[in-house]
Amino acid sequence: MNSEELSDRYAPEEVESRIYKWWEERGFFNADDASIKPPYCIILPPPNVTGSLHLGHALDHSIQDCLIRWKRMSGFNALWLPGTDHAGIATQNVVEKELKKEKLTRQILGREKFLERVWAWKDQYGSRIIEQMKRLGDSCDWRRHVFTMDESVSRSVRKVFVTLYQNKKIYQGERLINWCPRCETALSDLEVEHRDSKGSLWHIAYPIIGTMDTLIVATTRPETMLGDAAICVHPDDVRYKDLIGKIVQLPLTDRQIPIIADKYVDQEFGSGALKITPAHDFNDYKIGQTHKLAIINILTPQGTLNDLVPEKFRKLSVPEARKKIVEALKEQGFLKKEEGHNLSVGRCSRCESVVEPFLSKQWFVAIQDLAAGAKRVVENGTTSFVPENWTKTYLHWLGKIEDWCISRQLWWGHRIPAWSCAECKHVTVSMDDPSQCESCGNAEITQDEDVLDTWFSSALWPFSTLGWPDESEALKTFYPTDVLVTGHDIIFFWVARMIMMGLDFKKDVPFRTAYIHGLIRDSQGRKMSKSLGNSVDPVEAIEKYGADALRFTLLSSVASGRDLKFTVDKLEINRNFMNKIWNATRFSLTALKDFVPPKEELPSKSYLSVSDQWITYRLGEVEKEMDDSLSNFKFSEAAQSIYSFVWHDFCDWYLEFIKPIIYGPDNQDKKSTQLVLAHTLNRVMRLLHPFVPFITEAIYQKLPIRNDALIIDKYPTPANDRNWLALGSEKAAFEMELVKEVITAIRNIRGENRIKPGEKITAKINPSDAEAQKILGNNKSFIMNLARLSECEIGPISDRQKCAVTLVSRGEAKIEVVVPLIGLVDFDEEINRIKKNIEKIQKEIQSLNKKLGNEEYVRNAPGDVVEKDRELVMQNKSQLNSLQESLARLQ
RNA sequence: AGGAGUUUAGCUCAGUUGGUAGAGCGCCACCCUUACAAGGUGGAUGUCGGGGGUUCGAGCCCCUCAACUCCUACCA
Repeated sequence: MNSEELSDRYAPEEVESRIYKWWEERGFFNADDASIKPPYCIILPPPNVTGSLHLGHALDHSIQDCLIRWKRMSGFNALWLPGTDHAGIATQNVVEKELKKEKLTRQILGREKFLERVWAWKDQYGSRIIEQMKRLGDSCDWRRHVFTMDESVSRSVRKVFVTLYQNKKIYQGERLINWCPRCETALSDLEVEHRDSKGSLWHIAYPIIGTMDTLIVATTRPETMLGDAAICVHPDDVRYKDLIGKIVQLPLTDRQIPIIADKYVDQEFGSGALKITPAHDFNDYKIGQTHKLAIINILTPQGTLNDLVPEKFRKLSVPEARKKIVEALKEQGFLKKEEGHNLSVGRCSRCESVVEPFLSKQWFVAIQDLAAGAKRVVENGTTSFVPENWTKTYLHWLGKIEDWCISRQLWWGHRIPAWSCAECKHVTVSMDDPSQCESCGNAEITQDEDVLDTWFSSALWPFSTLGWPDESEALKTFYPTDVLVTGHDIIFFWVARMIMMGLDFKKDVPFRTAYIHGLIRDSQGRKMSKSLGNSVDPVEAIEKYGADALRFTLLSSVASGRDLKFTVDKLEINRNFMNKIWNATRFSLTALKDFVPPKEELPSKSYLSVSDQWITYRLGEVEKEMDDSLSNFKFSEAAQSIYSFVWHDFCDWYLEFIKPIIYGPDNQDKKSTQLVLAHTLNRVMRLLHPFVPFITEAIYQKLPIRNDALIIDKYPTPANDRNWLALGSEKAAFEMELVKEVITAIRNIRGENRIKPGEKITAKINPSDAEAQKILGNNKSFIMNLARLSECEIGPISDRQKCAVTLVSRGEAKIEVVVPLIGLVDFDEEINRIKKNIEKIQKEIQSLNKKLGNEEYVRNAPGDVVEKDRELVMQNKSQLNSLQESLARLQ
C-alpha cells in the first residue's frame, strides 16, 4: 500500500463499514469466559428494542466503547455485553397507536393476538437499533446479546419474584397508587412527572348540621368532593376548635361527614379547613387511615366518575365533572370564592395523561431492607459514583423511598407468576406453572393478569444477562462488573434497583463504579425532543461527518457529569481533526515510502536528532496524560491532550522540523528520523483508537510498523512503552522549545510588520550564553526554514540600526532576536509594535515592584516564590532597556 | 419546601493543594509555502455574577445576595 491510495480528504463512508465488518469477522469483540487475562466488564444499558438511536445513546455508547477498547488494548479480557429492553409500557403504547390507525384496540384483539402483534413489531424493528450501534462502532460481544423477554432472562425474573415472595419482600396489597387512566395501569412513583400548571383554588361552603353556619373549605379539585369522608382542621385552630366533632352536610349529595382534627393541616393555607378524600389524594389517604375514615372511590379505571356519585355527574371525565360541579355549587350558593392557584400536576411519563391517585390491588416490593443494603455499599465505598456528587442524591433518595409498585395492567411484559384459586382464594406463586392450587389442590386456578414493571427485569440485568440463576462461567468471571455507564436521569429507576437486587441475590454489588454522565441538550440548553424539533439524529451525523467525528465530539464534551450542550459546528471541528490526522498520515507515508523497519534493537539516543528526541519526550508526556485521564474517567481531558499533541506538536512542529531531513541529503539522519516518525505515528494511532476507532484502524493497516490489528494492539503507557520513550530527552525538549520561541519571535516580527511570507528576510540572533549559542547553532537550519530566512547570523550583534528587536527567554537562556528592516517596511508598524511591548512590560514591572515592595509579602511568602518574582523583574528590565534602545534607533 | 448544580474572552468550556487568567471555535490581518484552505502564520479580546470577609496574596477558602438549571417532594 502506498500514499497514492489516500485521497486528500478523509472519507469516512469508505472505511467505516469495511473496518467494522472486518473486526466482527475476526472476532475481536469477543470476550472469553475462561481467560488468563484479568476480566473487565461493562453491561450495556439496554435500549428499547423498538427504539432508534438518539444522541443520548451515542454519548453513552461512545463512553462505554472508549473504556472497553482502552481496557481491551490494555490486556484485559474485556466484555461489553449488549442487550435490548422490551420497554413494557412504551412499546405497548407504540403498538396500540398502530392499532388505532386500523381502528382496532388491544381489547378487541384480545391478549394473545395483541401479543403476537407486539412480537411482530419487535421482529420488524428490533434489529434497527443494533445496526445503528454498529454504525457508531460499538465493540460489543454480539454473540451474547440478550433481550429482556428471552427465555433465560424470564427465568431469572421469575426466580427473583418467587424468592422475594417467599421471603415476604413481595406482597399484594390494596392501596392508593398512581394510576394512568389512558394506559389503564398502575405506575410507580418514578413514572409520574410533575409539572407546574395553572389552576384555581375554590372555596366551598359546607353547611354545619344543627346550625345556620357553614364551614369554608378550599380545594383545587372540587370534583373529588363527592368522595369526601371528612373535613379536617388543626386541633389548635381557635377559629374551628368548637366545631371539631360536629357534622357537615356534603353539598350536592345527601351525605353527612364529620369534622375531625389533625395536626397535618396548615392553618395558614386557604381557609385552614381541609376536605379529606381518602380515595383520591395521597395525604388524605394517610389521614383517612389514622382516623379510620371510609375510602370512597368515585372514579372508574378510565378516569370517569362512577356510580357512587349523583346521577347527573356519572360517566363524566374529571375535567368535565369539575366544570359541572363548580357550576352546580355556584348555582346553589355553595361556592364562595374562586382564585388563581398554581399547582403541580402529576402526568404519565409515557402518555402525559393526568395521573390519578387510585385505589387498587397491586403487587409491591417491600423496599426498606433492600434500600438499607443499597445505602450501605455506597456509604462504605464498595460501589462509588463518578463524579461523586451523585452519591448524595442517591443516598438522599434511598433515605425516603417507599415500597415499589411493580404490577402493571399491561399485556406486554413478564407476566406475574401468581395463580389464584377459584375455590379457596389462595395465591400460588411458583417457578413452574402450577396445575393446581398449592393450598387446597383445586385445579381451577387462574394466573394474575398483570405484568411486571419493565424496571423489575432491568434491576436484575447485571446478573441475569450473565446466566443467573445458573452459576455459569460467565457469571463467575464477570460478576461483579466493573463500570456502569449511564445518565443521571435513571439513577433511581435503575442504578439503585440494580444495587439492591445484586446485593440480595448475588450477595455482592453489581458494579464497582457507577459512571454518571450528563444529558445532551441543544444550544439553548433545552432537552432534545422530537416535538421541539431540535434533536440531532446520530445516524445522520455519522453520514455527514463520520462516526469518529461524532464520537470525538461527544467524548471531548463530556466533563464533570454536567449536562452538555451539543451543536453541529462541534462536529465540523472534529471532522476537520479527522482530516488533519488523515493528511498527516498521508504526508508521513510519503516520507516513509522507502523506509524499511530495521530488524535490530532500537538505536542509541545519540543518533537521534533533537526534534526526534523532543517529539518522543512529548509522546511520553501524552501517554502519561492519557493514562491518568482515562483511569479517572476524564474523557474530555484525554481528548484534549491527544488533540493538542497531534495537531500542535506532531503536525505543526514535528512534521515541519523533519521535512528538511526527509528531503535532505544525509541518508543516516533520514533513516533515524523515519524510524521515529514511523514509531510515533504508530503510537498516535494506538492512543487515539478508543476515541476514533475507524480512522485509526484504517490508517494503522497502512503503517510500516504495526501488528495484526490496532484494536488488539497494546495501549501505550509510560510503563509498557518505556524502552521506546527512553529515546526521548528532556534536554532536547528544552532545546526545541527554545528554538520554537525564536522562530515564533521572528514570525511575530514578520506578521506585525506585515512582511509577506514570500519575502525572504534576514535575522541576527544573539544568545546570552555559550549553551544557548550551541543550541541555536545546532538548530540553525530549523530556524532558517521555519522562519523563512535567507540569512541567519548567530552571535554578538554590532549593528542594530533600523532593526526590529525581540527578547526571548526560557530558563537561564536569554536571546536577542534582531531583524533588519531597512528596505522592507516603513517603520511605523515596528514602532507601534515596540511601543505596545514596552507598555506591556512596564505594566508588569510595575505590578511586580508593588508586590515586592510589600514587606509582608516578602516576609510571608515562600522564598522561591519571591525569588521568582525578583528574577522576573530583572528579566523584564533588561527587555525594557533593549526595546527602548531599538525604539530610539527607529525614531 | 428540601437537595444538587451552574455563573470565567462573543460562543462552548478547562482551571489540580490559594502565588501575576487558559484552550477550542468565532473575530481581525496576511498567505492557494510541494500532507491538509476541512489548511498555514501572526494578532486582539476577560473589574473570573454582585457585595463582604480570611490572607502578604483569592477564579480557587468562608459569609451573603442575585440569576439560571436540574432532581425530589408537595399546602388542600
